[in-house]
Amino acid sequence: MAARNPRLDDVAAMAGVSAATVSRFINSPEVVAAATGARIRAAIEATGYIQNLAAGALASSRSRMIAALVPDIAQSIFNDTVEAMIDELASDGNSVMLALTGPDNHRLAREINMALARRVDAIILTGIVSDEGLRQRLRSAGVTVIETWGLPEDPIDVAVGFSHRAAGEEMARFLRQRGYRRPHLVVPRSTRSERRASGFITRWMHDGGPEPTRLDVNVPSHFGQGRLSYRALGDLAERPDVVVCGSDWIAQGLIVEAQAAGIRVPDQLAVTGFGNLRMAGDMRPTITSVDVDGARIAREVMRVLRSRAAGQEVETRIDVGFRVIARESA
Amino acid sequence: MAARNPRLDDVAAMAGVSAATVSRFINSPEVVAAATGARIRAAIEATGYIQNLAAGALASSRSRMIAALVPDIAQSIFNDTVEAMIDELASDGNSVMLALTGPDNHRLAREINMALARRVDAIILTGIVSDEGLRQRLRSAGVTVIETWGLPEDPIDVAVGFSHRAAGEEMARFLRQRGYRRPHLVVPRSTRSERRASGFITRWMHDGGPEPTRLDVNVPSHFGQGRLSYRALGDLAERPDVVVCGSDWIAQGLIVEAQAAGIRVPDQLAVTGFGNLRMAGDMRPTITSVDVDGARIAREVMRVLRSRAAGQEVETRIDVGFRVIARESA
DNA sequence: CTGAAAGCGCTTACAG
DNA sequence: CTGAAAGCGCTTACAG
Repeated sequence: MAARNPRLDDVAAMAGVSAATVSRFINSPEVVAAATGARIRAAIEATGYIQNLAAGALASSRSRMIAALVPDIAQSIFNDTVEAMIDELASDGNSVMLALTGPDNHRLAREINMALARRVDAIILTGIVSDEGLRQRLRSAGVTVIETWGLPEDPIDVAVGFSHRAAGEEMARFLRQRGYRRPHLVVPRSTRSERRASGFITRWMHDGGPEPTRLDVNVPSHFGQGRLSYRALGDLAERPDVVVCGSDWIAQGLIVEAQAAGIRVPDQLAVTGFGNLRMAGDMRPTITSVDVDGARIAREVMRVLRSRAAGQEVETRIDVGFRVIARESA
Repeated sequence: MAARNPRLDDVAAMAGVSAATVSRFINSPEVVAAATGARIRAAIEATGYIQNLAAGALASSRSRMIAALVPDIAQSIFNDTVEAMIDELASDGNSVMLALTGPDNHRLAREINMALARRVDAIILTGIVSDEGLRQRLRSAGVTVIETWGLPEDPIDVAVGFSHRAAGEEMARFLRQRGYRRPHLVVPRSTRSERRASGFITRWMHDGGPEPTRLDVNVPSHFGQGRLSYRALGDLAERPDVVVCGSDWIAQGLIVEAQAAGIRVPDQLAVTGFGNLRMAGDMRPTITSVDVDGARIAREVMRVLRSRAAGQEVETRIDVGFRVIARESA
């Protein structure tokens, strides 16, 4: 508060060099002579200089900031991916601006504008951008835009994810193979869950199964919804033999409620989740789920970012796949 | 990509005013004449102008960026608070830089330096800064620093939280009153959990109880640890009648494992958690926990930020308290 | 390997 | 209510 913060000039004066050289030393130490570097280092130490990245960003038009836009973090299935991304980005010297777009993405436009105004180097999306105007705005903004988790036909820029439809289909195949007959779907109201449900239903009926019953639930999905979803089973004309849940949280809550009602899982009722959260492997019974390699998504995102920074071409659709993890619950 | 982005100048030229006036219109529309404002608005529209907040930050030395430093987000007890904070901050036009400091806070120094280099308007901490050098660095940096969740005697700047020791004491009082005799503590290896444990033990023994047994577990704590913690009970000389868990996740895992072993909760073994996550009220049995009003913390943080921005004095220690929530599990 | 100088795109007293 | 001008603190061709 007292005196103003030291600037590059102050360091330069003390080290007996120009500001340009101090700047070079900070950003690419290898280009300045060792002896000069040592003097500069000492001057930085002595003055307590802290570089001003805001000024640097303006001068270089590279902010070293990445915006990550997610629907929520409270109980989000994306958290592992976001955490891995923030970790990787930080180790590259980038900062992450985290913005929450809300369950129905109603703040998406606002947060995209904010990210653009901050001149971030890249925008990473986990929600789906369905608004064509927004997609266009992002395309023409000249920033790297990475859509994750989903894998649209025509990405805004780059997409890293997997086909939700295929994941739904695969689960249908898996359950049919295990001999289940009457699946019931608990579907969070999000575009991606809807795609998985749709893939499941198409495949299931194509293979000769009866049309699955379904219950739609609000997002973000959580444990309590699983309990409610179990109770709602009582309203069905026929009891399902397996409940396909749109998230592991829902599956866990449903299992707990079933057990409290004296129902054995999976003997009397099988359950599957989605996301393969750590908890899924720890639950009693362990939960059959669909694994998405969040860390891999984070790594691929980093690869894209680095390639772009190096001016290289990048693929525009990167499929990281998914895997059904068979466990005890189904 | 094609032509350069439009600048304030371009808008000004088109609207037939100076750049200063456009700047004023954007930042405080009420000071420019209505007719002028309308022309400017049209010009912004026509040029597709997006203000450059990085340049604005440099010129005004106000970044409108807040750094939030948390240990992790994957399964963090802070998530609700962080989410509430990000929501409130965004609606004030601020952006949030989220940094992860790691379980043992080993990246804290790096992330503090990064935040300082970005010239954020405030740094919000959820981890405890024990390093005296870092505390000093933060004090002299001239930014608003808000420590949350804890309530240190001598805050770096401002603290919004509650006494963890008092929370531990309160839980001891609560359980004694309920007639429990042999508590066992499951303690995450974090400064704050340790304080709660210490408060519990002191109070419990002061009231004439036997020294509680304890198990220390790594952070971040999660469901699986609860299961392991249950199994570790077998190693104790005497079986506890209540397990006091350092987080709701641990409590949930412990309950599930106990039930799978045929133990009834709370009849044969009582369990308490901490944090009062939404799930705690939904679990079977519902989990007795300690509620911390994360949304309130977020609001108080905002209040401090706004007061500071307005140049007003602020309290340096804001106690938001906590409440033991008695439910079925203990 | 290093320096002088222009420029990044805004904001803000100051003056009118 | 509006404008001219200085300045925020860096980076980066350009030149040597």
